[in-house]
Amino acid sequence: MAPLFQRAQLRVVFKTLLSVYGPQHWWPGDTPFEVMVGAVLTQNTAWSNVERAIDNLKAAEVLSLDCLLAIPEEKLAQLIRPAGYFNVKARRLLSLCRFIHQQGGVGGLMVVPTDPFRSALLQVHGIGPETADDILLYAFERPVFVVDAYTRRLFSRLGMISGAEAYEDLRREFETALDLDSSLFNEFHALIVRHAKQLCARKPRCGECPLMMECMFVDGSSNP
DNA sequence: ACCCAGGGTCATA
DNA sequence: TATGACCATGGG
Repeated sequence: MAPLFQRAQLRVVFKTLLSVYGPQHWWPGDTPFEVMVGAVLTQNTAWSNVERAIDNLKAAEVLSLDCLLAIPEEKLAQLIRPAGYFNVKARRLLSLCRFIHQQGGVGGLMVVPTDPFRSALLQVHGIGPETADDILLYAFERPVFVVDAYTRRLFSRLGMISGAEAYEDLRREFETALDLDSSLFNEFHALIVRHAKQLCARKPRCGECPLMMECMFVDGSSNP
């Protein structure tokens, strides 16, 4: 299949966002395990809510693999309540913890090659493609491009994608168009989120947008 | 008082 | 395969 866009277009977008916003130092988390937990908690949820949940887990001194495996699901659900969908996410977190345990802990996962690692993550209840890629990129520094709702909105407005492509198709497009570099993917995704929140929001502020010259979207059009 | 947020699962056609 | 209901809190 022909590529959706050229490397040059994508590099212009990255360089522009980086020069405007600067490095994002993104996805704080003291440990890979904490990043994995955050990846589940932030599903369809604002990060500010996730922070409260993480703080609760830390205050209760249960933010570790062994502790989470030991506490009852109901108790975990109450602790992560501020993150929303707390019953659903408690179950998902425990599924993830059981998986990590099976694999010999976080240290055991470190040595698993990216491809089988990703396939295994997708088998875990509650881990879909984006959460899997968040984990691979931000907890394990694997060169995987994360495609989220912000990515679809930004690049469909730019006119570089339709927005309706399947997740895997988009991920391949971005990974093919860029060098397989985890630092680059980390920074790029962070910048996309920053820009999509600040300017390319649901209700966009095109007047202030540094990408106006590259963009097909016009204020008031019927684009998503 | 809405509207929205860094998804994923499950049931249905 | 595709679409829709459902899950829930907190900030603007």
